[in-house]
Order: sequence, then structure tokens, then C-alpha cells
Amino acid sequence: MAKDFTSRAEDFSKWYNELVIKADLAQNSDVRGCMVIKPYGYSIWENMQAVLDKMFKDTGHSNAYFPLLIPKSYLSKEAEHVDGFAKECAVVTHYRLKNNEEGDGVVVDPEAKLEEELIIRPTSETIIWNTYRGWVQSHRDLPILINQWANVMRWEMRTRIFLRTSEFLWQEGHTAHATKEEAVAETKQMLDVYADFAENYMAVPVVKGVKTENERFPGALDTYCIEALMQDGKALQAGTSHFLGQKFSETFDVKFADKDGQLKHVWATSWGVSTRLMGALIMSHSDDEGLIVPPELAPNQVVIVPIYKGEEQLNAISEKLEPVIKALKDKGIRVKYDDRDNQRPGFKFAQYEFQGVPIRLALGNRDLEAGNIEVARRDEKTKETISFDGVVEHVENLLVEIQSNLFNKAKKYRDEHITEVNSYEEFKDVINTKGGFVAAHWDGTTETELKIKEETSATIRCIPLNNKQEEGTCVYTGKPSTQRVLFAKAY
RNA sequence: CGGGGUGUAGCGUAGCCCGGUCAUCGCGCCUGCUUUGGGAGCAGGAGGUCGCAGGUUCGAAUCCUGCCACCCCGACCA
Repeated sequence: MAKDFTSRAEDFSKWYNELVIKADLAQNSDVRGCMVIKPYGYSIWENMQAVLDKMFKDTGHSNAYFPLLIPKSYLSKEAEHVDGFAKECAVVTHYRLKNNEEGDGVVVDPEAKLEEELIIRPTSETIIWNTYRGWVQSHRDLPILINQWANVMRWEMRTRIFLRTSEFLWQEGHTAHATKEEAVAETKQMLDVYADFAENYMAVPVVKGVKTENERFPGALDTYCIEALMQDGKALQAGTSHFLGQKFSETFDVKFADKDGQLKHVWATSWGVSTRLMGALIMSHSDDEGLIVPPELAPNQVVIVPIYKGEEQLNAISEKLEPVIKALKDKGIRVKYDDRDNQRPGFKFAQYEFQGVPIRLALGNRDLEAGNIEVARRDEKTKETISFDGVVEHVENLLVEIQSNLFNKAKKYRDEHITEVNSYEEFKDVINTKGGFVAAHWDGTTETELKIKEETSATIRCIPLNNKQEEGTCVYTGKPSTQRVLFAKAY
């Protein structure tokens, strides 16, 4: 199974590097964990972007773009925020190179030292709030509902492909509101958008929850998250939505005159998902044969492979397929007809399995004579021969079925891997052998959370929203608790 | 930053302990023919600073020193 691909990269390099991504790392530099997203992988990301972008716009947001470089002084204004990111920032100190007087190449021109260093954004709260100050004067200027599609850089000590690369692509929403209630509602709304996207497009079931104080975004009052479970039993934070309170508006002095004539600081949120979702997609569904991409996000939903000897047969097959291809396209189905003559059918079959194309159709002379067509589905690796006349409708229905089948399979696995435990012994046993989420009582203190992390490497992934309230005692300290929280080993 | 490992053709590798036709093999690539219902076969061909820099030696992919990069495990990580 395509489980922990970060520690088994060699097992997956065959299809992973060829078709999805190549970690083409910079030579002779300290840049680690940069990735090249190859065209096929990027087209999956583009499909994700398109769906998310529409969801953001449907909820009233607009896109904008802010600078890549952030003055150091901005970042240092909010104490918790800078604490959270200071250790992983790339810093621009000079603005010019010059020819090396000693010989070949170029060197940094010491004359071109910046008076104030610039930080390559690890996230954009600071520069955006510094900008918002000038945009807000009255309650009539609110809310500001803006999203940015961008790249960010975090100089992580340790990278994992897709899950924690030093540079990654993401979207970050930054909103400003007149009231606390409005900002909290926005935070929760965007969490719902992410959960909707994960479950209905990526076919990845998620738990919606709130982070503990210890796991919170630096500078946030509350961090909401969606947590997914990968096939290897490790949890993955797939998206976050932060209620920032008034910290950033106070730090950057973003005030407005309210209806009552009072000057008030605005209430803020921020929310984001990244190319980490690509990792979540792969690790949720894929198998030893390669990727499995849910139809909603698949670059090609259907691929058609003709099987023929000679040009004459190919022409007959192509002619037969032409109206089918047109009918599928008219229904908005992304279909590819692969009539390449330089690859044999078996090669093509294997290639589309690597790529995770949901449905493969094959038509040869045999089918032509019998009035049939072969339909193969990637998710179950099954093949059937159906009447050619019904193929369009069959494909249309099958795409829907595959989408829900993938979700149901992933959900079944996830649900089977949420284990309630009532003692610390049981806790450690489940974490170390079965894996997955462990639902356990916790006394609510950071101290206990950290001790459990130290001893088991499991962290509290979230306190699920709408959590069932029940009396219990903390598995670690035996102190009273009112609800179970989800622990897991995480990426 | 600690512990472990790796670096040989586009990719994956053998050789290293024990220095001497050792630069091996597979995939891929090029040419030709035959093939085409699950990753084609045969024949011929191209392609290498053996990570980099020093050192030891008559001789280094191989031994020694330093450096660099990458991988894994930790630390770290909306």
C-alpha cells in the first residue's frame, strides 16, 4: 500500500517521480526540501484550486496579492507570532551581486547591504494587516474578505515531500470584521468549506475540531482544523482556520469608527490550505499500483485506449469512438483518447494506472464486431465488458460511484481507527500497534499534553466540534475530565 | 544541530572490506525490422569529471583527510 511514502520514497519513485513530482533539489546550496511539481501533479493542484476558488467566491471572498518580502520589523511586532516563525525564516540581506574579482562567478556585493532585512513570507498576516490599516476607517469598510493564492517559505529543519516542503503553494484568507461574533462565524464557515472540499472532492473524510492551546497558530485565540487519517495510521492536519481576535488589529493599529461613534479594533481571521493536500490525497487513496485520484479532481476522468493492428483498424475504431468522445465531453467529462502509435496497449494501461485515471475504456476489433466495449475502474481494479451503446451513460454513473466508493472506503478505514481507550496502558498499546486516532480523556492541561507527547510521540490532534460530553478521568493523571479528545501520531 | 546511511550514464545499480583490462548490469534513449487484447522481441549504437578538493602510491571508484549534497531517525514544525 502507498502508505508512509516519506520513509519509503524508494518504493514509490517508479511512479511517484515519473508522473507526479520530482524532488529536483537544488545542487550546491543549502536549500532543502524544494520540489518541482511536474505537469501531471500540477494539473491536480489546479483542479483543487479551481474548486476552492469557486467556494471562496461563493462565500463572498475576493482574491488579491501581497508582497513576497516582508520587512523584518513587521514580523517582530506581534510577539507570539514572531516566536512561532522566527526560527524558520529565510532572510534577504542584500540586493545586488557583482563579478568576483578573484576569478569566475559572482559574489554578493557588500556595498549592497539592505538597511532593514526582508523576510521571505512564511505567512502573510503581518504585511496584510499593515496594509489593512489604511483600508479601514468606518464600519462601512467592513468586512474585508480577501484571499491570496501564493507561495510561502518556511525553513524547516526537516522536510517531507508534499507534507512539509520548505517552499509550498497555498491560499491564505485574511478577513477583518466589525464584531467578534462575525469573525467567529467566518472562522467556522471557512472550516466548513474546507471539510466540504476534503470530503466531497478529495473523498477524504475529516474530523472538524479545535486545537489545544499548545497546538494553536502563533497569534491566534482559537485554531480550528480538519484532521484526516492516512493509510499508515498517522494523522494529517489538512487545513486550518484561525480566529485571531484583535491581536493583529491592535498590533498594526487597524481601527474603525463604529455606528456608536466609538473607535474600535477590528476582529480578524485567517485560514489556509496548501499543497500538503496533494499528500493527503495520495496517502488516503493510492495503492501499490500507483495513484488513485477521485473523479472530481482527476485531470483525466476517462481515458480511451484503442487496440488495433494497422491504420485501417485504428481508423475504424476512431470513427466508432468519435461520437462517444463528443458525448462525454458535452457532459463536461474530461476524456482523453490515447491513439499514440508508439506505445502498446499494455504500456498505456499501466501508465494510466500510475496516474490514477478513474475509468479506462478499451476498444478493439473483437469488441467492434461484438458491439461491446471494455470498461475498467481504477479504484477496484475491475474490468467488465458492456454494450457499446450504453457506454456514455455507464461512464457517467460510474464516475459518481467511484467518487463515493473512494470516500466510503476511506471513511470505513478512518472510523475503524478511532479507538476509545480508558487507561494509559491501553493508550500506549493502541498508539504503538494499531495506530490511528485514540479518543481519550484528558485533564485539559498543557503539562499533561506535553508529557504524553514526550512519552508516546502522540499529540492531541483536536478537540472535535460538537463533542459528546461525558464524565471521565484523564488517562495520564486521573484528574476529572468532561470529554474525550483525539490523540494520534501525526505528520 | 545530534545519531546512522548514501553519492558510479537520464533513472536504478554492481564493484569498495582485500588498490592493478572494473568502469558492471537493468531500465530509458537512438537506428532498423518484426510486433500491438496487460508495461514487446531481436540486432546494432550513443552516453561516464566514479559528489568535490587534497593526500598516500609506480598505479585510486577502491585506502586516508577535509568539504559538499541527499536520505532515514531524533530535535523542530499554522
